[in-house]
Amino acid sequence: MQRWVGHADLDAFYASVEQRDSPAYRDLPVVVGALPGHRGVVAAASYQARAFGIHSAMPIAEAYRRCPNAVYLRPDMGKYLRVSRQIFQILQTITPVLEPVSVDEAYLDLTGLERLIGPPEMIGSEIKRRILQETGLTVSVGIGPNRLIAKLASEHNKPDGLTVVLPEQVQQFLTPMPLANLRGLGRQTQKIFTRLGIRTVAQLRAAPLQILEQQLGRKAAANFYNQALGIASAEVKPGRGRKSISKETTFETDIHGHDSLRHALRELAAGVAAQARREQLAGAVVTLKIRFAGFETHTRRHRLPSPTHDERVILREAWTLFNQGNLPCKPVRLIGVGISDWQQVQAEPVQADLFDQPQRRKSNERLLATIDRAEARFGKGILQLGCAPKRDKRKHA
DNA sequence: TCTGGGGTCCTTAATCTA
DNA sequence: TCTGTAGATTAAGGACCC
Repeated sequence: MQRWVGHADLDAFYASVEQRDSPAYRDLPVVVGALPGHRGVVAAASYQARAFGIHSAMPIAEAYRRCPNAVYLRPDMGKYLRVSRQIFQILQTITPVLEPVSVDEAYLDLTGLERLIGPPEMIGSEIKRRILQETGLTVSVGIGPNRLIAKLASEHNKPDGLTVVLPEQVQQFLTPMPLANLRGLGRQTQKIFTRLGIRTVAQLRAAPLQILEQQLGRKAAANFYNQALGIASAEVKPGRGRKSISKETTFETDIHGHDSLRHALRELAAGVAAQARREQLAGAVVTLKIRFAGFETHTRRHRLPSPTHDERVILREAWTLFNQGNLPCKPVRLIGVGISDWQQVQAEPVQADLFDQPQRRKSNERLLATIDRAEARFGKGILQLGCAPKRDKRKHA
């Protein structure tokens, strides 16, 4: 049976929702993101704003220079999430095999739907009709034999597009494409390809794989080479859970004082913890992210003895990482904190004083790991701290 | 010149463990 | 019992995506 993968991508999602909800904005350039005069970038630009050359990730000051008369709005994530859920519910009625990629994008396994709905064009039209009718928003849909082709097809004709690429059309569809259309090919990789004199998909196909491997590494080379040939997975994975939760904030002006940093970190840790508790997740790794004046960015992480969603633990670890992370002494532009590495088993609470001495943290952790291993092998209560002979450390357990 | 926030995945180097 | 080492794990940073 021919496999069909669909990719549905809402057009200028945040901006379109705002235009839908405020008829006065409908024909105006709308920019959702930071407000002019503040630090930040464009999160979404309506097609009227794109006519001025404004696009997402552009610094807001640049967007303002290009179009001072645009409507500038802060994002309302709560609203976009509600609309997003509604759209995914509609898509669920078309196929249960649905993989959300972000709030405004999803892959759909359309294999076998031809008998129920009709040829791929008809399935795509049905998706577009339902979403427009029930939410008032337009979506671009791409359909092809795998994920890569579906994604490129949805980008092919935007906004409000529908593109179907049959298996026998894949090569013809890819050949004229600029290299930058390939997935995961950003500025840095583009530089490498330019150096090699490769500018189009057709040139990439003809390039010796060995040279690509030398320049990009084996994995990346194989990835781009396969993409150029249209080879990609057709698997749509519905149950992809998140792997981390993080919150970060950029200060309006770079800050110096430890008090303000700790205050910001406390709020961020509380946000991360609340989110984790809502999702019933506990992470064993705490990551601190810090960006200094000049955009110099560092991360520091630490594995906890047991997973947590407690803001006090997250804050304490993040603060320890900040103070002991051997970081430069410069004004801070951004600070962020996150947790990751979910673990099912919740360890028993450990006596607080054992961990409250940062200088002893490492040896304490080793000790606890040893205890865990010993208890796993011989049962709980096998150990009594302080009773082991001193001769050989490894025999303590 | 200006570059958010929330993510994922990959590479590399250091460290740990069998 | 000691030691060298291969493989696994961890940490940090980079690149990329929406």
